[in-house]
Amino acid sequence: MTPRSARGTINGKPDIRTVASLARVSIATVSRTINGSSAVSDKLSKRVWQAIEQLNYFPNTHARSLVSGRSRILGIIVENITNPFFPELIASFEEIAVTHGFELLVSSGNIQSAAQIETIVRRMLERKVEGVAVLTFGSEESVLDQLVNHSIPLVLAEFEVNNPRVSTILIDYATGVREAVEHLVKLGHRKIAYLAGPHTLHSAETRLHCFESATAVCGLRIRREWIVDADHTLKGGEAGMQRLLRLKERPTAVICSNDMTAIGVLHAAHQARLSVPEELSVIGLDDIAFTEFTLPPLTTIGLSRHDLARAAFDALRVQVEAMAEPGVQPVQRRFEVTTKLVVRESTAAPKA
Amino acid sequence: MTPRSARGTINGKPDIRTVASLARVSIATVSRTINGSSAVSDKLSKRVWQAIEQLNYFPNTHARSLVSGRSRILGIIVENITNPFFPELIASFEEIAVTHGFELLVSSGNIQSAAQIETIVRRMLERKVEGVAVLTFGSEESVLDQLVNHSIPLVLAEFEVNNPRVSTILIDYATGVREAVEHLVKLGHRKIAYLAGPHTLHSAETRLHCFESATAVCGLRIRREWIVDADHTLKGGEAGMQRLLRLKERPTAVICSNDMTAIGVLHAAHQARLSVPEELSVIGLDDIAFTEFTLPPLTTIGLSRHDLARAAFDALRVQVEAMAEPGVQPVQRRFEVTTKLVVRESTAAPKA
DNA sequence: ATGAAAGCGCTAACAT
DNA sequence: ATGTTAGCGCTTTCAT
Repeated sequence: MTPRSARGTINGKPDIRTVASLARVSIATVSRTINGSSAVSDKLSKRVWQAIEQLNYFPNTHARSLVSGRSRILGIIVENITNPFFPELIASFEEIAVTHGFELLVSSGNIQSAAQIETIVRRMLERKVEGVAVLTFGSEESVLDQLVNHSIPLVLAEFEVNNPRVSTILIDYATGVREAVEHLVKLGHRKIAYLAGPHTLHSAETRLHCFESATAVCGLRIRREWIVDADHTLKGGEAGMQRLLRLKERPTAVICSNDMTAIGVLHAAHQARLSVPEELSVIGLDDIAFTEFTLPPLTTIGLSRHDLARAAFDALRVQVEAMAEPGVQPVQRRFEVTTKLVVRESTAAPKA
Repeated sequence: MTPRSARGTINGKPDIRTVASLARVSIATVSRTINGSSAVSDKLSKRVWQAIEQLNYFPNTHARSLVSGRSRILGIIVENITNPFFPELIASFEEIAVTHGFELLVSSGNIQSAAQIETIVRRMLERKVEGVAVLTFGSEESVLDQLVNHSIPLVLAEFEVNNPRVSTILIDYATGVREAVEHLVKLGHRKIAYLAGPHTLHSAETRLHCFESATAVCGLRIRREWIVDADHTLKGGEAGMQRLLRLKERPTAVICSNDMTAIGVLHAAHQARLSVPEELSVIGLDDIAFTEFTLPPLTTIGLSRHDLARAAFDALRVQVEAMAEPGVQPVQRRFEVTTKLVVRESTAAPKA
């Protein structure tokens, strides 16, 4: 009964018809003006924008997604939000995505069971994400299949897949790790331990390999018992260091697979009344904000979350745009992010 | 040209019609079965679920939102994702929301300018969130107006608004802060300093007031210069402590408005070669994971993110459900979350 | 209890 | 360059 044009002005929110009638054009013209999809004369375009402003109108994204098939939502899956590296990564990604008109669907929970992965994939599929950044650094293979089957573009860290829709971000740990080892060697260390991350993480495995080759290049002999498993958590670092402490032949320095581990190490060293860096040098990896405030401030291998977020977004954008154009073929791409040593106060020459 | 029933089976994904025809029912029956909105006979219901399973069908949320006007998306706005308190809060909220079938729209960026607030509100409005948890602990007044004008249910921490759609979570800082002050007094401290948070945060103001009344109750005389401004960051805590260090009459203990501040204090004390807790006792607030791993482990006032997330979700759910029922009036509610002292090793009796 | 049909707000194909 | 119109996939009256 109520005429179309009355809606929005009287009760509810303005819709595209409200704008059209106020601007005295068709709804198609309004749509075209907003999307810039096809030329609209300056005169009408101006009237439309004016009406939009006046009504404080904005399009209904659900209607838009429904008809266009494009949601303008990007998914991001991170490993463990408890590690400050990830919140910062999310914040960066969010900022970049939002400025480019995308919304984010974040999955930040700890992924452990297959059921959880199922839930995450389901969430992404239901909301029709246009692409997903999988920044779990490994252990995500099962996520992939389903997403890939739905031809959703993906970008992965540290893991290459032979699929044109799946891009990869390669992190050059080698540089930072080599700098770290050289730094220690230059200080006079020859007995360097390594606290590894979970073997399920590609990133952790790569970091370990980089350590092994860097020490080999420097001609160091690394005892097997100096390479101990940890799990990228504070407690894991503490436990790992305690194991090192029980060794007869102790290392004089320890490089950790991430900063959380290194902070755990600092804690264990303190409990064992081992002073850092006089009696033990410690190096972390990631350069999270806390490392400036540990006691002593932590020497660490920096990895920029902003660069990583940027690479992830760019990778997805290329793919998402390729999906939109009917002719364009998807192109798998590789992005690189580098690392570099940040020297603070947790490293010094070993005691004679 | 292609018949309806061929879609989904041949090329694209299954839609409600694919399910309907496979189950030999109408699409209305499929919809009713899925939503449990109206009685469907066991026989048909079973056929429908079978078809759904077989096709691996799930409804298109955009279509659903468009017609029902309900998006099943909840917004959450946090203050500063750099403080580990907030990621943990988000993760808790996400877990709860997802298990109840809601999706999350997270705004985690640092809020500073009015333009940023505008962007956040716009994002929420565009995606048609059904409710928003504003966990910025203050400085959010400008967010409110717009959201409230659109009659979107809100839940705020630490701030009451006279609007039936806006619920509040009250945090009982008094208990934890009193315990902290009593703990120090019992150890023999009488000169207690306080590093405050930003005055723009309601939470910070409340925390400060709790400190003032707790010390008053204990009969302590707190010098004005012992109450110094900080900003809830690591650097702010460090700077605040440095100011305290310059005082002629130094405090023997310091309570901080949050853990980040306290970690900054630990750092400043260490640089000044002041040992904690022998020469200075330090207490934080929040009980973030890192506090177990500071040197020394930090005594702090615990505030459960899980309880907070739970309260926020429950508050929103009540409101969201009230919005759905046409008859039900919105009811403003108040939720309470408590705090309590966690004693670790950063507090001890003052030196004689 | 079930089905037919209208229409949510928008985009895109088609017509002019 | 602009308008008309047919759906996008679903929920929800309204019939039966």
